[in-house]
Amino acid sequence: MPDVATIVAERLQAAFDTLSPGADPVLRPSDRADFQANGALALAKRLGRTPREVADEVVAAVDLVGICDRVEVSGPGFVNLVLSVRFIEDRVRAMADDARLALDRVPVPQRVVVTYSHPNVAKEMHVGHLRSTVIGDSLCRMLVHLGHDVVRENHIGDWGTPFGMLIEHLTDVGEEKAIHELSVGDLSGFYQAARASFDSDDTFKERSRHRVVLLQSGDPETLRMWRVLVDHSITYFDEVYAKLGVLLTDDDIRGESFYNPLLAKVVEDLDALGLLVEDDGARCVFPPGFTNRHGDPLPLIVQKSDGGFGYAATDLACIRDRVDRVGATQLLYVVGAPQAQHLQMCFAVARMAGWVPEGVGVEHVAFGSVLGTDHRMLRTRAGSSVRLVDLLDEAVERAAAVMAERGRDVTLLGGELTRVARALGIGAVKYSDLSTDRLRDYVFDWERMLSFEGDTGPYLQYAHARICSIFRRVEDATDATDAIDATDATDATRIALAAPQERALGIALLGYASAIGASVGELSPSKLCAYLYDLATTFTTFYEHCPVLRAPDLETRKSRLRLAETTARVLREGMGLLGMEAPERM
RNA sequence: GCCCCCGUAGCUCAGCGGAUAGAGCACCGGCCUCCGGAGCCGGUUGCGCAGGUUCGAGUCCUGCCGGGGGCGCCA
Repeated sequence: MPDVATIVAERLQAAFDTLSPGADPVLRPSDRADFQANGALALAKRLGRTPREVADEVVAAVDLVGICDRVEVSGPGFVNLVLSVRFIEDRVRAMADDARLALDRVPVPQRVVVTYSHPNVAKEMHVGHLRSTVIGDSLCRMLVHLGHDVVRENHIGDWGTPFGMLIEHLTDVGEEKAIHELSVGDLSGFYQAARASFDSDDTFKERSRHRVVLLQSGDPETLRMWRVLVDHSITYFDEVYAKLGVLLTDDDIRGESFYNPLLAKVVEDLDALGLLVEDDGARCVFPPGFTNRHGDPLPLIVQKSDGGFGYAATDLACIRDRVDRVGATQLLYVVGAPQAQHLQMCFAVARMAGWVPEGVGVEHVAFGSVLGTDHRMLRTRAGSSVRLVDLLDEAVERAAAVMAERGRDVTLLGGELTRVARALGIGAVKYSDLSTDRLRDYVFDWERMLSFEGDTGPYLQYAHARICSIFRRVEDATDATDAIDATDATDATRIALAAPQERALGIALLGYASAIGASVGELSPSKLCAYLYDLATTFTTFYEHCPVLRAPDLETRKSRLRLAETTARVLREGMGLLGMEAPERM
């Protein structure tokens, strides 16, 4: 079912075509009508006529019978459009009747590979991994919901020179102790200890270097120990993912080691294509358009002078493999903004090599840093990076404290209280991350994100829970005057949008599809956040002015229950697409 | 030095080339015996600077200022 904006746009397009084929109607939401079409102004200039004249002709030509009540020219040549209430009612009704809330699947699904999270083996997950994980996960959920074929990829750092020292450290402390350290999640301790030995002990350093060679050459015992490190780290990652509530599973892991066997061929083929240049002993590709500090061409180093492969080689192998073997038609890299240049160079080289054909999209879904309230990179008091688990645990603790403040700890039973605190805390963290435009750095502020007031996760969850409470009242009604049949909410009545607040809510509901469309189109969950917040506040206004259970007559009550129910469904589904839970009580 | 991102109200953020630049928080004044105050009404303050393109610029272009990041063998 096409959404309202699309329908109106099509009709306007037809009208504009009669004046000048292909002219853009420039349809926009308006604060003085439901929509406004601004296209007449630009078109008038091209036709050498006055904007009002052109706008008048558009109004005369456009067919919006049954869709708009008023179509009129205003100001210098804007066409203001006011939807007919009956039309809104019908569309809302159709939405309410539809299991998918009138959200169409895409006609041509893409196979989208989404690369996100990518923690490093034997290293702590920290706030830096938060945004990638949360944003990537939400994008996956939305893409899946629209019917795309999504392949999640967790490109963990499980290969390379650090593993020499990590494995040697493993042999030093003994496997049993090492496994214990890794399993209690003291990854940073393990890594730092290895690092310390490496920096201070030349013998250890030499052993580490030798160990890297053994690892690269496939020595079975070395590989076995490597596997120990990787497996226990993955177990730890899974714990974090479980706390965070994301879709990633072990099946999604495609570590750097996975691409290792493909690296030689990457270099070989680049060479065969004549793209490889040897520079200072390193084998590089110089994609056009990239320069260094002296204005000289910037190399993408695929093979280092010591013969080892650079990470560019892995990234190229990955792109190639995803396209060739996985059949990706779109690749999304949810990676921090600082890596923009590196990724652009990889993409450019992959295109040069013909590994990314026309029609296959490769995109860097970049994001800014997480800042503390002091506007500096978020760090602990001691100055180290914040462990992700600590941050998540604190979120849940703080949410529980907020619940206690509100006295909910006496209303909800222990188990439910715990579940709600988790949903609230994690939801608050996710929402504060997702609701800011990706590219901006954003300020991490506990007070703000956990507030029930303003543009926060808890606000949305609370809005949803309160709507649910209306329906609990419906079911529990014992008072004869208050009693409403439970089927009232879902039986087939007309939706009536008589009050302005009802009409506004109807319009807001109908904006769901285009909000999802914008969010996916721009790969920005923040668009969906903004929509859901607007829907929640619009519902609040409606709820304030339009009694639901105490509506004046049965038809109105049914209609309003239907509106409430549909709002709750959109909120629930929308939060779900952001990776947030929507408890029915809190 | 070069490249990228960011600069909108006291604070956190929206603004897809179009009408008087919007929210939330905070602050001030009033209101509500309301289905769980996610309350309601009103008020105060803003596009870093300077040019340019355009009928029209917060939005596009150029330069500058300020903040962050990146710039060949770490990933």
